[in-house]
Amino acid sequence: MQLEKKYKPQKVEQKWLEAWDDSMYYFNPSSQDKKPFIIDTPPPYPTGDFHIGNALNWCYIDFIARYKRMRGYEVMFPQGWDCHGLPTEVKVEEERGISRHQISKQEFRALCKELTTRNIEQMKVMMRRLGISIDWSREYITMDDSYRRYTQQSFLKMYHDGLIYQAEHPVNWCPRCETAIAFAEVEYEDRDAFLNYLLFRRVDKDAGGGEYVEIATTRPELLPSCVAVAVHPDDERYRDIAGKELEVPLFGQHVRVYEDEAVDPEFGTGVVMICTFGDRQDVRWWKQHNLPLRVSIDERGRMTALAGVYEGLSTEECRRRIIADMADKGLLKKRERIKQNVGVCWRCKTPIEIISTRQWFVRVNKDEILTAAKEIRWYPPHFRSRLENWVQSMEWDWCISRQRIFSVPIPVWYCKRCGALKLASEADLPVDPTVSNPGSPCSSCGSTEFEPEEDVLDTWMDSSLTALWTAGWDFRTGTSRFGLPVELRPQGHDIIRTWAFYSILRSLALTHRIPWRTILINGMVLGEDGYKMSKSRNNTVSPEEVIQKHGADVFRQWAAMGGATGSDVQFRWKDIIAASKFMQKLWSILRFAMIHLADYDYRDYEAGNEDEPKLELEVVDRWLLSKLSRLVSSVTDSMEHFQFDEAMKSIRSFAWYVLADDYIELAKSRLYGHGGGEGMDRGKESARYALYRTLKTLSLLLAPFIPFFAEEMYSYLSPSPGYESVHMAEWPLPGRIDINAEEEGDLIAAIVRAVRRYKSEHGIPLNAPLDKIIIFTGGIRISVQDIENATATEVEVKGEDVDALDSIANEEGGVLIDIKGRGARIMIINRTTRGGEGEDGEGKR
RNA sequence: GGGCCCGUGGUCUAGGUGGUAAUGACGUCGCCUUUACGAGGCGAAGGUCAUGCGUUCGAAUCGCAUCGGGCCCA
Repeated sequence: MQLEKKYKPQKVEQKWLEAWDDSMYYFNPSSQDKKPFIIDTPPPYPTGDFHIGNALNWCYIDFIARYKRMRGYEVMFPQGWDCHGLPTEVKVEEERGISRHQISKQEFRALCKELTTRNIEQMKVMMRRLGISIDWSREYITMDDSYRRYTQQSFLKMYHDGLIYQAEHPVNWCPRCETAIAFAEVEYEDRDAFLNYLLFRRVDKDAGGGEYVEIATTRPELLPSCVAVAVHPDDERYRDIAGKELEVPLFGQHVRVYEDEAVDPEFGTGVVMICTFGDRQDVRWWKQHNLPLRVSIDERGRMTALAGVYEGLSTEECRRRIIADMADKGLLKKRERIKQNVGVCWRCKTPIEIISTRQWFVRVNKDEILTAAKEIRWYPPHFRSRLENWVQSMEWDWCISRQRIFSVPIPVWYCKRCGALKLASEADLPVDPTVSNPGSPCSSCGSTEFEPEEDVLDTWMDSSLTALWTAGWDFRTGTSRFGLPVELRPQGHDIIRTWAFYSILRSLALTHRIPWRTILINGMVLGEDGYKMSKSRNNTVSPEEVIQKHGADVFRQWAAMGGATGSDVQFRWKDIIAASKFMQKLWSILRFAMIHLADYDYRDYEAGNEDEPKLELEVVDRWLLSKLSRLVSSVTDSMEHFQFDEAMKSIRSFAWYVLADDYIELAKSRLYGHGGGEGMDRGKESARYALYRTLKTLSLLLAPFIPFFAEEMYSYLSPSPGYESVHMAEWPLPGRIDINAEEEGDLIAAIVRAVRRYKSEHGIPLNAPLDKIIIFTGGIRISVQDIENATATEVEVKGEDVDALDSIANEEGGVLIDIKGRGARIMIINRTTRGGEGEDGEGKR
């Protein structure tokens, strides 16, 4: 058999994409003898773009899934899609050139669904092309009725358990999106702002000191909302005004001066005004001092009636006008330019407001979550503290209601007559209360007239259920079909505070169990310039681009080798090229092997059955097999610890250095059958056996990483009619370690390398024969045949007498070389092409 | 301001529970058209493991401090 010279990834990958059947990866729930291994696969947001970061993450998952299957686990690798949410709404508005208010909610949702379906199909193409072994029979889509039903069920359950409640409370609010958002949806940005020094008149003028108190603020438009003023208790400057009252300029309300440790005396004048609400600190103070609520900004970011003459203005316009008016009245002392860190909506970057409205909340039990986080194994471990810090910094409960459209409706109505809350009955789920009515009258007053809850749920309410959904958790029976906790949650570190956090919270709330035993965090992909990939930086690379040029296996190899699992990976084309070179190297190895193994009939010589003749293997062959055993052990160990880079590196260095550089050169001549004779036949058979076993094992070890190539390789080595995929095969077990063969083989390899170096240093072609090589082995028994073959030179072993070697060297003009670390020396006799003296490198005497 | 991670040859990176001469890739240089591979082969050069102090018989590895970078959060 003669393979093509060049490896053609597109041809091979296309072939197997067509040949493989999805059912290979189907989870079999009735499998008796196999342990389940269930993966809580991330459901990506269907943007239509399966980007390189996704691809990295899915490669990791696939390495594990394929490896575990080969290890004999019944692996479930489902795929979900997290459909709901704002980005799709915005995209639909953009695409159609409409606003969501212009058409009915039903129509708008239909458009969102349509876009999402298209995007999902687009992303699936890339996932398949990458060779990700997803179980497509277990696909779930959060906008489907079945999943919406599940989400609403979970809502009802938590409501009944008192874990969900409605309350009037300040929430983060995006005035542009006109919805409440969770802390997790707030980002922070540095912006330029003016710090305005305003004068507040003292109400108790007789108390001494000046008439006015100077207060610095970046948000003068909140003056109508000012409910108090605070100073630091140790601040000597303001001793006399503590507990007294000030009059708010322009608006005239009298506010008390509180003393509070949280005031920063260094900022501004050391006096801070407390408004409802400027920031989170205001909320804290408001609660702590039981202050009144003065709402001056409405849900669309406009000033309310409380702002008097400023009513109806935007916050920015109001700010300008108030400053102008303050200046006119001589109450504006000065303005300073400062950098300010403002909270903005993650989606539209509009500065958020904190507005008190009636919303739905999920109770957050911090201690329970912190305890659970400790029960979960984190890879790498330090990411657990990310979650812990986040949990500790949460100040109020999780706001789960959104004033949006494309999401799961909150399954609730209110009685028109008595106002009582009416929950949907479980049998009717999924429901949209804006479309249908509850099946029964109001339980308080018997009325059948209802007002629907218009709010929908935060999308994290859907996606935080993926582990339970995957495990087949039943809310009614409190049991799971496939076992909870599931085995593995793979995800990025960017969503620890959201997806990981909410998943743990809800699993505990709904099942009293942790969602998964292990969480594996993958890094982000950085651009070639070392920065996070982003369109504005113009440093993005798509997986398509890599695959088109080099194939999916190369991309996957890059993913494995990019760096330690969990750390960010810098994308570099050089690494892609390096990976594709390795593919060619493997192909060349296979090509060489197939010249000698095409008709090979495998017999397990090492097992030594009665039926099989026991063949004594040559030293170099035993050396190779022993090294192979070590490789299997180390790769297995690396896989168990998710160290894909380590695994792939050891495979690579074995294939390249041990197998290709050393072994093939040593065994080549035996394989070609040079010399003939009976001994030669045995040598050839021994080499064929070792080569075959090594390649077959290599194809198994490579299968999780480069599934296409591994399949191609495996198919040549098992050309039986009932061919079964390498991905259905068993993971190899390490064979025996043969210390003696290793020692001797290492020495042989080192000798060959020394001879090569000698030739290289003297400008002698590698295949040119030298006159003679004499070896002093230092006691190790050594066979010379393979060395002769690999060096094209006659070899003689002068067993024990080192002095004899010296005298021969003098006599014959030989060059002596120490074989580093092996206590052996060789002498090279080469009269014809000897190089200059004193330039032979450190080994020369 | 707080938390976490990191700083290893020109570039990127492994190692990190302390122990002989620190891993690999890319790049560089020299040689070789050897029947598996010229997008190759063989060989070579190149590192005060950020800086300082400390623990130790011994530190890239542990501790402290400083400088620099990144991420998350306030």
